[in-house]
Order: sequence, then C-alpha cells, then structure tokens
Amino acid sequence: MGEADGGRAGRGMTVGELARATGVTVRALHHYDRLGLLRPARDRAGRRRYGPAEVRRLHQIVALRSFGLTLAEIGPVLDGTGADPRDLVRRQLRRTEEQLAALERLRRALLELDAAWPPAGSGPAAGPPVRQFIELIERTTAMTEKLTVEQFEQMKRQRDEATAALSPEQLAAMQRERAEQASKLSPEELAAMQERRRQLLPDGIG
Amino acid sequence: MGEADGGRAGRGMTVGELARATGVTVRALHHYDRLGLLRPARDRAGRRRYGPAEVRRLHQIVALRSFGLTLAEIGPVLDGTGADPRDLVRRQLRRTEEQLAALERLRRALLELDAAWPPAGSGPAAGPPVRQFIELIERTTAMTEKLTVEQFEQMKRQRDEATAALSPEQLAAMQRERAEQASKLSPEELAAMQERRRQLLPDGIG
DNA sequence: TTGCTCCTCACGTCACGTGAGGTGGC
DNA sequence: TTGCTCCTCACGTCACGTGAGGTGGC
Repeated sequence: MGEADGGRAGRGMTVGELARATGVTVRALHHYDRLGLLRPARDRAGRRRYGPAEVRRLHQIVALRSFGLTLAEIGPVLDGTGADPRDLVRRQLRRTEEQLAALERLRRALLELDAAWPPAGSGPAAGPPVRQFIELIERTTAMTEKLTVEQFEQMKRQRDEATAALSPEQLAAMQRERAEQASKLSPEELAAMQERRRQLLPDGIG
Repeated sequence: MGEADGGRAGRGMTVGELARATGVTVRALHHYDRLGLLRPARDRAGRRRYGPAEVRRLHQIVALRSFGLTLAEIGPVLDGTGADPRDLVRRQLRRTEEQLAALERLRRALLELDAAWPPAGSGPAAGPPVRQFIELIERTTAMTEKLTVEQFEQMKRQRDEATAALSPEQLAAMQRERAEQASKLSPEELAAMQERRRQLLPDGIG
C-alpha cells in the first residue's frame, strides 16, 4: 500500500494545489517555508510536496493566525516550546481590547468631526473646504502640549477671520450643529472635553 | 526687525528642539523631510531649521495622522490638492468601523476559547495543554472549506481519544463550561454557530 | 513545441527604529 | 579637547505582493 494511489498523491500536494485547496497564497507558503514554520518535503526536481501532516499543520497555522498571533509566536506554540497557551489567549484578549478602545476613541473623534462640519449648501463663500478642515481638526484635536500665547493668539485670529467670512445663516447652522453634536455626548464626555480645552490654554488666559 | 531675537531663534528650531517640544522623534522628522511632507530650511552647516510655519504644519500632520490618515494622504490634504476632506473623514469612519467589527469578532472568539478551557486543577492527566489548545482552536475556528470525510473521521477519532483520557470529573467540568459559554451567546449567535458546524460536515454525514 | 507550474532571487510596502561612521559649534 | 547635536547612509521590522528570469514535466 502507499502506491495504490498512483504514486502522485502519495508524494503529497504541490504548492499550487495546496494554495487552491486552502486559500493560502503560494507566496505565503513559500514564506512559511523560509521561516521554518512549515517545511514540506521536496521531490527530485526540488518542488515542495505537502503531505497530510503538513496540510494539518497549515490549518493550525491559519487558525492561530486568525486569533491574532504573529508567525513568530505560532512556531513555538505548535512545537510545544512556547509559553502557556492560556496565557497567550489572555494576552491576545488584552491586546485586542486595547486596540478596540483606541479604535473606539478614533471613531468618536471622527463622528465629532463629521458632525461639526459646516453646512453643505453654503456655497462658495464657505471658503476652501481644506482650510476649514484643517482648522476643524486643530480645534477638535487634543494637542499634547499647552499652547504658547502666540499660538493661542494665532488660532484666535484665524478663527475670528473664518467666522467673519461666514454669513449669518451659516453661523446659525454651525451653532445648531455644535449643539446637536454636544447632545450626543454624555455629561462626563462633555466635561472631559471642556477640561481638555481648559488645559490647553496658556497660563493666565481664560 | 527679525534680528532682535538674537539671530538664533530667527532661523528657527533645530530638529532636536522641535522633537523635544512636540514629542515627534527626530527620526520621524527626518522621515517627513525625505517624503517631502515637511521640508525645513537649512543653515549654512546643512542643519534643518524649523520656523513657525513648519511647526504649525507639523501640528497639522500629527493631527491628521491621529485621525488615521497615512502620510501619503496627508500631503495632498495639507496642500489642498487632495480629495474632498469630508469624503476623507467618512472613508476613515468606514475603515474604522470595519476594523472595529473585525476586532469585535476576534474578541468574541478569544472569549469563547478562554471560556471553553479545560479546568485548571485537573492535574497532569489533562495531557499536554498545547495539544488541547490546538484541538480547541480547530474545533472553535470556522474553517473555510468543507471537511473531507477523512479529515472528519480524523477529528472524530482525536476527539474521542481526548475524551477517553479525561476523568469523569473533568468531563463534567467541561460540559459545565460549555453550557456556561453557550449561555453567554444570544440565540442568534448560537444558531449561527450550529449552522456553521453543519456546513462543515462532509456531504452525507449528520 | 506550447502551456502550465514550479523554482529562486530581490525589491516594495508602511512609518519609522536603530545603529554606524563622521562632522561642526560651544 | 571633550560633549553634545547634527548629518547621511542603510539595514530591520511584519507578512507577504509582485515581478524577473529561468527550468522541468505533460
């Protein structure tokens, strides 16, 4: 037995066959081979031949990768020489939750930005949208350091100029949008934003 | 005027100074320079000198980066030659929400995995934790393709072997954990999991 | 002989980190 | 003269994608 299959399958699948069967690209399989993560046998012509054991290992690799492990972590785990898998799972969980928290902050900031946008139909008098965009971001973003007095004055001047260029209708629309945006935030979030702004003011102002 | 400041500040800040002032690393500033994103003047010795305009631009870069824009996107935006910023914000929002959805699926999977863990105090008879880990993952993971009959038989055999190696107490504990895990899922999620498993079965089985 | 698959370099991606080796101003 | 900061290469990161140029089996 072992030759009853015609000899071809007995030597295992080629990269292309395995790639088609699993959805993992040929290049990825080359990559895993080079890393020593998944080393198939070679036929006389030097081509990779994947047997059942390698196929199984590939499925494991794909599974572990889908759980967010790096390739460097996967090798030791599969060989049983890595850390306690349960710790690994919990570490992954912590990593994931940190990323989730960061993404949720980003999402909230983008929503704020979108909501604070000047009204759409305000015409060409609204000025170049790019400048408004930048200013909006500078106003929305929490800067890491306290503003200098000059920076503060400059921002004020620019804001005043921008405001002066708006029609009364636009001003009203902006105020409405701001109020609407504020209504979406919890009291705690509102307080946090105001505190953030306060802390950005140079000493002796506000 | 312009020389009243002593000449030094008049030529702007050095990279090191700017780095210390903003928290952006010297290497990053070099990087932005090379990309053409933030090109300071040079003094006679060839050193970078950042004036107020460059400092301001840096703040804008940092702000846009914090919103998830790539450096390649930031340049055009700041120069006003990019796409409509509002579209950009909304695209970012969509990207972010997709990433959030993916991370939430991952989190849920990791929680399932952690909850399905064999009891801790079950002693050395529980077998090498790594093997259990792998099996657990193979059972938990949604594979992309239908299992072959042989794969299915192999999985069954392995599961039976693993089960046979467990003490009655361990078996009971595992069943309890599974029930507990199931109770955390909504009826829809449970149905989806069962459907997923059904679809993995080879034709003619189950 | 023509396709098809396979092979091995080797550069590119993204936003820098991290030396390596050398120079100029206080 | 000693530090300190600055400079420009240039490789490394992470998991491959994407050609480039060549070979072997049906």
